[in-house]
Amino acid sequence: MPEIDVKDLIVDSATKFFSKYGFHKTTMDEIAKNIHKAKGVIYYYFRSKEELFREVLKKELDNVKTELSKIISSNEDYMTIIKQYFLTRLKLLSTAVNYHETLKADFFEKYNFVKDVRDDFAAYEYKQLLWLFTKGEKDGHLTINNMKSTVNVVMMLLSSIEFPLYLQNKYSEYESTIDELVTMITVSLRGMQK
Amino acid sequence: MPEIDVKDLIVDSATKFFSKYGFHKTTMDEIAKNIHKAKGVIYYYFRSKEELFREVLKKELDNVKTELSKIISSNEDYMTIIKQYFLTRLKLLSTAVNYHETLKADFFEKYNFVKDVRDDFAAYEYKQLLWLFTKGEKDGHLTINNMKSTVNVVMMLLSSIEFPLYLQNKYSEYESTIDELVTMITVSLRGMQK
DNA sequence: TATTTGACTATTATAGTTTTTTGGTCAGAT
DNA sequence: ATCTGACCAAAAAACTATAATAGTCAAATA
Repeated sequence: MPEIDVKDLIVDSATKFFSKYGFHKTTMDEIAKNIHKAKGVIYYYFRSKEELFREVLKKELDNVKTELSKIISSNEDYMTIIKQYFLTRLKLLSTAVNYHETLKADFFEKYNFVKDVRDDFAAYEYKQLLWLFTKGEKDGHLTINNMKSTVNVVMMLLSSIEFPLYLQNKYSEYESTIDELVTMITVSLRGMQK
Repeated sequence: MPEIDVKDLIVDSATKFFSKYGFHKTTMDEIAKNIHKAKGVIYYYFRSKEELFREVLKKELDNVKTELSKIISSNEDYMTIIKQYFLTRLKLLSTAVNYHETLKADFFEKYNFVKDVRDDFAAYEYKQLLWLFTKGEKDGHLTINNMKSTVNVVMMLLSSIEFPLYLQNKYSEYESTIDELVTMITVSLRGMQK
């Protein structure tokens, strides 16, 4: 019975290398060597390199989910929460480099093995936004006529700006514009009507 | 003294092949052969393959500019014009495949030789939106506190959704969502205030 | 029993070489 | 002024040889 879980050690080591060199340039051997183990032991805990990468990505996104959930359940006033949600969402994902890699991969090979993890994050976000907007309308902060399509639009928007922000590294360049954008979104949520 | 301008013939032929096969897979020889000319003649009218491609791209974008200008100067009511501008902008560019190629290239080599053409289009759009929004505010249709940053946000938005729409071919999938998005933008332009 | 090792293999990626294609030139023809 | 096609240097593609790596597994360890 080991003191520290070897599986965690592996994931940490993998995170280090995947983050620095990416999926393809990282070798299973260096991940193992880094924690003074033989390569074989990784396969005792993970079926494949792809599954290991998926685990790393999952942790990355789970971290974002955790932070976003904190914001949503905080007791700030409603409009602050909703603004903070967007800003934090964009900021935290800007450091999720393995997530960026899967985004970039959409243009070439496609990392199909991470589809479920990404779908899970999208499902999480859909749920949160749906709840947030529904609450906002009930409490009179927002005016939304079609709830589901509004959530879809916002999600399309969020995923669209990921390309310039994360793949073209315009996050810092756009930082002030992001703030404007978020303001714009909240304004339109507040004022939407037939 | 030729009946039809050979330069135009070349551009048309080039458009045909660039649109079908892209910049790299198109050869100067097939462009020339297609109009029963020798390759050399292209170099009488154009300095290089890159310049020829730039011409093709320019025509593609000039066409969009023309259509957008028509909309702006039409005598529909203001909110119709502004909605129509966005929808048409996104729709027309969805068929501009050579433009798509330059977008995609941003992730690899970069087609630096088309920078000026793209900058020109961006400058055109900035000018149009600035004029449109300024007019909209003067006539009481819009409420905008920072004109320039509003134009910048809208432009960031437009260029961001180009990635999923044109590079991941989600235009048809997103068509209804685009409509919602445009509505959302107009709502926020109408209702923006400190 | 649960975990770890490292030699082993089949596959894939990389480096190096040769061959082919292609962008661009130009002297001469129309 | 416009066009041709042979020509060249450079780049791309095809091909081969070599090295690196993902994944396996029988045996060792604890």
